[in-house]
Amino acid sequence: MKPYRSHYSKDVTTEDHGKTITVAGWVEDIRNIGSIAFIILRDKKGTLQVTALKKECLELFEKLINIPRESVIAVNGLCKKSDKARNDYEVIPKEVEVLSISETPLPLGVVDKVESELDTRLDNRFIDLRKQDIQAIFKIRNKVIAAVHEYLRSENFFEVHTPNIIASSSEGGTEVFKLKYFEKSAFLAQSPQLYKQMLMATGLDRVYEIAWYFRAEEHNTRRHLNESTAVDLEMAFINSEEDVMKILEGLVYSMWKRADECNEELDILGKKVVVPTLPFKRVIYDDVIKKLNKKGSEIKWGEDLGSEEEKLLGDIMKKEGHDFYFITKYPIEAKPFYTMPEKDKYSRGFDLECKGVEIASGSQRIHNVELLKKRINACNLNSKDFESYLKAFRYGMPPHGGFGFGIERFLMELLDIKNIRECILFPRDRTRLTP
RNA sequence: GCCCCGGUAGUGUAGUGGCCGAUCAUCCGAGCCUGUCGAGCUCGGGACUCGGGUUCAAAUCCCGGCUGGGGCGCCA
Repeated sequence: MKPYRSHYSKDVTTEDHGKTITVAGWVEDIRNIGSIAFIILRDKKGTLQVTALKKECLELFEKLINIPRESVIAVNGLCKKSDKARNDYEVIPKEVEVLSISETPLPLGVVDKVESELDTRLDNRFIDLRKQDIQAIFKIRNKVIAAVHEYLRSENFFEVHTPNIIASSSEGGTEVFKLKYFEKSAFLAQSPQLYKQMLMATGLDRVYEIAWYFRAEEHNTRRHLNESTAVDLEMAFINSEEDVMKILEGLVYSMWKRADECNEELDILGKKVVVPTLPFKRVIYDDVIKKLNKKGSEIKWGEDLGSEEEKLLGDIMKKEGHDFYFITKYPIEAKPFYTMPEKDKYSRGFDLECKGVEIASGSQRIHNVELLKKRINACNLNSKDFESYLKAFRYGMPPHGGFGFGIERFLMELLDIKNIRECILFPRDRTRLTP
């Protein structure tokens, strides 16, 4: 039988009725009624029905009803109009080729009437991903990432790929994975931060990367991964962090908007997307502390927000009509060394929050090498570890800034998903290293 | 790193000391059935995380291992 597929399930039109077609996919279910059997075949776009009659061809009938579920088959047959079948047609088989027989029982049911636990599902992720609702998450992810490329390219950003194996130690703030690099030791990059900044010294001006973050923190929560992805961006010749925030909110808006256009996937998930309105509210850190103290929080000036404070602030802002808001003008001590200070104790760092969860974090950066060294030392880091990075600041570095925007965190908020592991194909967490 | 909780057929569960040679559903297998689409019906199959201990008696209580989940910190 060649080729294995002339049509996907959902691509058959009324024009194909009465014609011979070839379909291929996974056997989702077999309903054998006795002299007639219905085989539900699943492909990338949906499901279709193959209807086999015992009296038409006993051999073909027996072959079909004895195929284990989730086997892969190709069926050549008549595309017959039917108002009793899904998609208004059914395939009356002439020829059936079994391409792969599934073992039984399945480690995880695709359409069983019992739910499985996340751990079982992740152990058998390739089967889990056969479910249309699980696929819908990644179909939306795919479309939203396409929107990222379109938006940023339209804003004259240049896509780059920076190393994940790096020599210099941490930027600070998190644990990093250590690994052997021949006779040297190396680390997995916690983010492309230092590299995208170095690229600001090249004249490329605006760069972005769909980046991997590797974090060696031993956290065990629903919203942390040890390997995650982000939209990481850096732009030169900015006047202030406000220029960066404008790009970020434009990006977030176009991602939400694109997600809202994924009607089929959203229907499958039973979710609605609320596209935010621009511009997002800006709240300065000082006001955030005042708001929180007013509501009874004990947080003191200078402290970073804990998850409890973030949630409380989310509620306060919700009441004021804001799902999305920037927290700006953070105290310099709450931000990493490369953040541009402002006045004596503030910084040009900001976070973007969505309903009480931090989804992006950015700032104007320091572009003066002496100030940068001072800040590295003030953060108890050794400027010797950053020599190749600092070198890029010595021969002409324009003012610049950028942000990192976590893709899985974004999907959690977008689709109201409770566990971040649902948002990445093969999650790496504290204990999971396979598959 | 700190703290809390769990582990019963392939999957998901009921079972808090004897009524458990373990419940129900799903699943798998055999059979019946010409319009199923959560198909239906009959029959059958399959499990107490591991190692110690307490007890006349342990799935159930205690200790340890393994393993999973969640919270905090940190962050995306």
